[in-house]
Amino acid sequence: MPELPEVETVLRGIAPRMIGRRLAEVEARRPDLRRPLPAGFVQRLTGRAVIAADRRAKYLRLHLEGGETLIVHLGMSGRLVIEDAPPPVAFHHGPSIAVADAPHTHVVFRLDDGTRILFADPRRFGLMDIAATDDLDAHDLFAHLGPEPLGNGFSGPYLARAFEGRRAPVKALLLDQRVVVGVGNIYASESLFEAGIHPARAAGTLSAEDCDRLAAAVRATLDRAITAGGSTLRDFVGASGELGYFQHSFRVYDRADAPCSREGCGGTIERVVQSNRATYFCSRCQA
DNA sequence: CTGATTTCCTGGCGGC
DNA sequence: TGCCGCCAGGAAATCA
Repeated sequence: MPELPEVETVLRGIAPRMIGRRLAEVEARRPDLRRPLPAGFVQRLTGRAVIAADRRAKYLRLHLEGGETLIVHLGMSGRLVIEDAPPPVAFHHGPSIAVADAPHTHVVFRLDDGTRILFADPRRFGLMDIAATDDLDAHDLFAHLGPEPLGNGFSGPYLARAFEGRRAPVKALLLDQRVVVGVGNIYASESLFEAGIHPARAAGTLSAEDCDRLAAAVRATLDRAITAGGSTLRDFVGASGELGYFQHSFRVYDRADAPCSREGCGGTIERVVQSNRATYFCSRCQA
């Protein structure tokens, strides 16, 4: 479920806590997530300082001293839990109370200030990898990705080119990370609703104007979600923060049979399945 | 090449 | 109450 806005929010949550800090201890509680952890995972990370952090598509990247980058993907159920350092002994009264780690915690980083960052992922669709920082674009995970939807490479004309001659439903192509990254099942439905485009339209039949509206809608939808994520961050980070899921209100996603939210529409949100994925839309608003 | 389908994994929930 | 089956979904693999 983490799509670009959620991953961006997680990045903004962990970056100030991790940049400039050293990974004092790294614990891998199992050898694999969706795929095996890279060879020497613990040894290659332990003792390294985090010098920068960014996001590409739905991947978090922690750039480490020594020229390597830790790549983290949350899959659909992955979370990062920030756990503050325990208080100094002088302020500690009574017996310590052991608090269990979040369920399904697979990897734990302890920073040199005592903060712990827990990676928990029940469904284990997440992944971690380590790659040379100076050649990340060539890495398998990044080499075939399309443009960032919030960057300069994404626009109506770009979409028009990408859609040209394609007969697949436009919704399917929005989910294709080679076309544009970061859009998942939720924001694909939301963006198409905002643009007034039917999800089943063959992508190649979209006009230039359709593509302009869709590009703008994708951008606006993701921007709004990032803004919402930012306010969520302010609410709960600072204490113990659990990053990965957020409560958003969606206009069509998971609202089957609910009235369309567009003023004066009076239609009903429909749910259909496209290539085994639920799609939500309003047939009055989207043609 | 394109597009559709399957696979991975586990918690949660509907239905009986 | 209990259990079975299905659904959720990112991305890659596989199939037609």
